[in-house]
Amino acid sequence: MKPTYREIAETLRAAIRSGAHAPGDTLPSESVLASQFGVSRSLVNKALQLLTAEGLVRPRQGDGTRVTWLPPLSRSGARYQRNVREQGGAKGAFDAEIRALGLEPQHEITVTRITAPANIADQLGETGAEVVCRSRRLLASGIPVSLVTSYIPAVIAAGTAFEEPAPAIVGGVKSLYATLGYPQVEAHERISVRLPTDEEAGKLEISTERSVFDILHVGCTADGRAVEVTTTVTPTNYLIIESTFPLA
Amino acid sequence: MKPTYREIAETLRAAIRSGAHAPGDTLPSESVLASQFGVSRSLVNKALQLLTAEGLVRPRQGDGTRVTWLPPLSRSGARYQRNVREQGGAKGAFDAEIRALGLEPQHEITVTRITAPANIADQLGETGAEVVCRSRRLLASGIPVSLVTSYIPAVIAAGTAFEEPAPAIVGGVKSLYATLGYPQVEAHERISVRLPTDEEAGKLEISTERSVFDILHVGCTADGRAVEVTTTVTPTNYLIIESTFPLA
DNA sequence: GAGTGGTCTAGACCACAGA
DNA sequence: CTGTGGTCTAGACCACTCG
Repeated sequence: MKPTYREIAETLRAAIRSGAHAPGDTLPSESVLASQFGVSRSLVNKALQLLTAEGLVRPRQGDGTRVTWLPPLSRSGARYQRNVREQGGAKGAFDAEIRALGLEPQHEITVTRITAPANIADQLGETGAEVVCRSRRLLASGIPVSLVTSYIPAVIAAGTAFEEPAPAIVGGVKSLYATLGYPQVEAHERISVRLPTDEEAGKLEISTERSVFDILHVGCTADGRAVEVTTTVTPTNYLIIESTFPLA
Repeated sequence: MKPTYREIAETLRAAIRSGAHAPGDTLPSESVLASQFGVSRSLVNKALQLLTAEGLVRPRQGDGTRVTWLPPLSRSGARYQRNVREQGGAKGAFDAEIRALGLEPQHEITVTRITAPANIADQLGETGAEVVCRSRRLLASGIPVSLVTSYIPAVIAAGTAFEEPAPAIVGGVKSLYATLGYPQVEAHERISVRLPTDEEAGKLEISTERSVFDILHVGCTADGRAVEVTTTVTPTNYLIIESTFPLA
């Protein structure tokens, strides 16, 4: 026999998936649910923590517990490359994806100039180097879905469109690199899953128990020099990664 | 101020990472920890649940709570392809990876013949088709790290080495396909993260709260026919996925 | 049998949001 | 102010593993 809090979680999960509790709805309060299920409030709280970690629901102190549900996006390696050329970086692909789901894409961008943090400097092969840091927060109808941060060596980015806080770069990131004399020919990616930092959890408005993808993308020129490092942090349930590749 | 249970989790996490509690050690019991930290046992239990979900620790009823920690493996797209040719499927790459960490690789394999489940049949493009199902459980020094299941259409696999319950296929999976007249030239992969089913959690000996990678690999011949579907289920903290690809 | 973790309760106090 | 979720306690009973 399954523990009660798991049964309760399943009942609520089913109610949400079936649409009985639609996205945006506020669930009955924990006290009410407790009496409905005939259990203590602690148990209901434990059940709701499961749903929170799954991203089905978002409780807020003082306010109630709201249903927050988003179908997963997809990130195709092949499509990614194509869109990068056609539009302004990941923005184009993201917009299309979100719109296809009937949601409204939004962007926030901040551009700063900093010395590269250790892990980024490692990838760029230049410790202590100055970089332009383009930090974007992508939202779908007000729900934060992704934190994308690009690091570009200042010697490349200084005085270019990379330093403009525009949501997209006209003509595309890759072509701007080419124009500046640094055409990218190869990319390296490292995908891991971890728990978010408190800062990331705050910006993504998720529970610290909800795991996130941490995708590191490094773009290199023909001589093997890394000229672009981009990290993407996304709650795991918002993303499915797809790719197609030839077998040698 | 952080909640107490989070502080406790951090203290224990640090103690584990520093080696004060080495892998294999049994932690002090919850009652002992409770009195050490001056809190109720419920709180210690909650703190340990965090570490359990992270995979740092594995509690067992009746027995104590043991430290189970494994550094992440890596799964490189490029290396994967090379090893597939040189050795017997993922086995070779897995063995090398595990041995490099000073651990002992182990394998369990069961081969059955079934009608393809719906999602697999979708990929193979043949509903109701009979398939040979090679189901492997990979362990590192007794710790289950991966469930790998391959589905091969029975019309291809019947009477071949695919039906042998050997841990590896001599000469490699890909070359056997080529020998049988189905050379694979392209692969499609879909990576998602989800919570394990109860069955998977059991086989992997993990908490049902610990998220897993679900990797779907489809191998196709030149005419676009899918001839191999392999699913890999691995706790997220055991795996880092790396790949290198050219930019068009 | 003794000790472990798993579950659950009843109640408490707090921080917070909204009317 | 009221009601919400967040945290925490003290204690209970159970299922389990081990000697």
